[in-house]
Amino acid sequence: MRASTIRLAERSADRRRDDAARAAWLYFIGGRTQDEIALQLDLSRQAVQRLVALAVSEKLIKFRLDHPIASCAELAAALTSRHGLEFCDVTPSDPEAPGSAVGIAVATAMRMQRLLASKAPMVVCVGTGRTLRAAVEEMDSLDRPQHKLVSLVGAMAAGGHASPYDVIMRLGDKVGAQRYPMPAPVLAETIEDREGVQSQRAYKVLAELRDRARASFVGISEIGWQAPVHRDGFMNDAEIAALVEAGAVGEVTGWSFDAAGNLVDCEVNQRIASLPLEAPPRHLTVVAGCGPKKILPLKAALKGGLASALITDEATARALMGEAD
Amino acid sequence: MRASTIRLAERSADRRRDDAARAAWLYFIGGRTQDEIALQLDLSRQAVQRLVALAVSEKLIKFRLDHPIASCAELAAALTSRHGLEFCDVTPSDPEAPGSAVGIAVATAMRMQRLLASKAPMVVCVGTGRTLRAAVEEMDSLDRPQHKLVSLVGAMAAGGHASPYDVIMRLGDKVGAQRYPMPAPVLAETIEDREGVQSQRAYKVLAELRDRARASFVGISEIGWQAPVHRDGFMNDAEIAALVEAGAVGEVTGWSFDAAGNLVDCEVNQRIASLPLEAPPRHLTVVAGCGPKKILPLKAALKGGLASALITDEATARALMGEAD
DNA sequence: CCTTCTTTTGAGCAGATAATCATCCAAAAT
DNA sequence: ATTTTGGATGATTATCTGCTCAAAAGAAGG
Repeated sequence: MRASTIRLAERSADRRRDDAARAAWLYFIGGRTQDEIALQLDLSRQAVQRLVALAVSEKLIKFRLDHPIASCAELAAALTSRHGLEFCDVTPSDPEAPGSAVGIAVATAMRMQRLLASKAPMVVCVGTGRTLRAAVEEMDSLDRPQHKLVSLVGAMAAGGHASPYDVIMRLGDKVGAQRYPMPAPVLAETIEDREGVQSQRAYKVLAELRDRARASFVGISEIGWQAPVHRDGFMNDAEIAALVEAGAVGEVTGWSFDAAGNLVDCEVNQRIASLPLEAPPRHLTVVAGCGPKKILPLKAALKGGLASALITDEATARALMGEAD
Repeated sequence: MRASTIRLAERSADRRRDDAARAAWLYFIGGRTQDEIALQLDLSRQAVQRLVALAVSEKLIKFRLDHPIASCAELAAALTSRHGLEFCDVTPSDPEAPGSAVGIAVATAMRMQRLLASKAPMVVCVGTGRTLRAAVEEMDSLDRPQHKLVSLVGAMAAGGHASPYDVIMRLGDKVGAQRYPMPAPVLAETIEDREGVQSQRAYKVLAELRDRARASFVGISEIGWQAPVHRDGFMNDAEIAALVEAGAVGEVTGWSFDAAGNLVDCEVNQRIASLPLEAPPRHLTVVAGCGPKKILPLKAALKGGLASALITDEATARALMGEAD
């Protein structure tokens, strides 16, 4: 009985999503009003409104902007040439929500999409974080079992629980690709622990795959209290304090660097179990991030040549170019 | 003064589109209300509403559905296996507008997009018609000067005026690809005229390019009064009459075929200047069409093996599968 | 410089959409 | 069988959006 009940619940959820997709299609693509759709689907008007809202919140329906906004394009070109990037995408900012990642999530999704849609087998590395997680949500589904997705960083906190922002599994689901998660915490308890993790067979496989990767997508964060690595429990107060003390301003895949973009010389950094940070990177390395808190980290990462491509928003881009406003 | 006025007008139009894109971004992707956007952009609320409407009508902002609606997926699978297709896309129907091509235009655009986004140089052939024209509008801009787009059919009516549904030039603009339009009318005045056209150097280039094409995208139409070929002036009353007399039910790139999908034996068909129709096609040939009037033509084309892929809507797909409703 | 025609603008309003709330239903737990 | 709980539903209300129209601004021509 148990199994059949579950299946029933699943089917009803599927059916609901189906209706939601249909309603959203008629609403956004067909351009009909919710009243008309209600009539056609034989539902109440507010049921349709709920379905449309569901479709939007579940990302069944997606919005894409295809127009280079002049000021964004200018900033992108300036950043590209100043830092020798392969590309730079700048999306408009939402002044009301300066840290909001929806914009760059869409842009990052488009870049991932374009890369992963290719049928030639490839290896792509990914980091973790809210931004990448949001980007994956924005992607269309694909079916590319020939691709390999490699995690650059462990998703486990010291306690052993997985981060809810686990990117690789979700991305694997989306594109139907093979997944190589890292069987390790972000930060090992001791240097010996880290060495132990890194001598494992599974870890070496990741390192080898990374050597022939086509691209990496990573997030970026500040280092400090309230920083994601701290809030999510990957690092404790003492570790943050040690890093700040050593001059850390930002972090990519767990590796902390100073304002010049050089890895900080600190015991904590020697316990990071992530794959080594390459500067300059040997393959396309896309850093995505925006918001006031990420300006310093981004500046440092660009200075240190940690990124070969950048996705950010207008306000952050302006700050990176050192403009007053 | 003249030039500067024009430049000024252009710049103001550009600026307007820029604002429209920004407003639409904040509205759809940022999820803000028009009031809030008005405040941020320092415009009146209705100015924002106009910008958003402009962005939608100019397709600066695009809607995509990423969810396989069960009944559509079923129909697609059934059609694929019954007719040995490479793929079949079925979009939901809008019962209020049975002939509306917006749905299949979006689906066709996605297929074109996916194909043309590839960087490996390729040749892609295209037909003409409202459906393809709408599909091109739905595409994102690309920059692929390495691709070659080849017209399968002339865009000129007998009178010499170009059809407003000229697909190849628009598609060329969208993807930044090389264009090979056909320097000929759809229908030559006489068989000798047709032979003359076909002996031209330019025509032979098209034929050679087609031999190594990766794919073709074509529309489909019925044959009769009010049929597009008639309404657009490509064929006159007498020609339509002769084709109907000979059993023609539909037309692809100008070539008329009967209910079994075989080219009709008729003098008119011998004056068609389009590249020859291949059955079965030697490369991926995507036929896009929907609506009550296209059911018979589609049935015939599928029966005759003229298509290797199909893009249609739910109602039409149902009819093609011979279901009552 | 004025006139005329066209385009753009914002006010007002009708209609459409979103949020709230009380109610109901069905599945799970007792 | 009864209770509990979570979610779905439709009525109601509040808010937002799209349309119309009159006025203003701007371009074109005299």
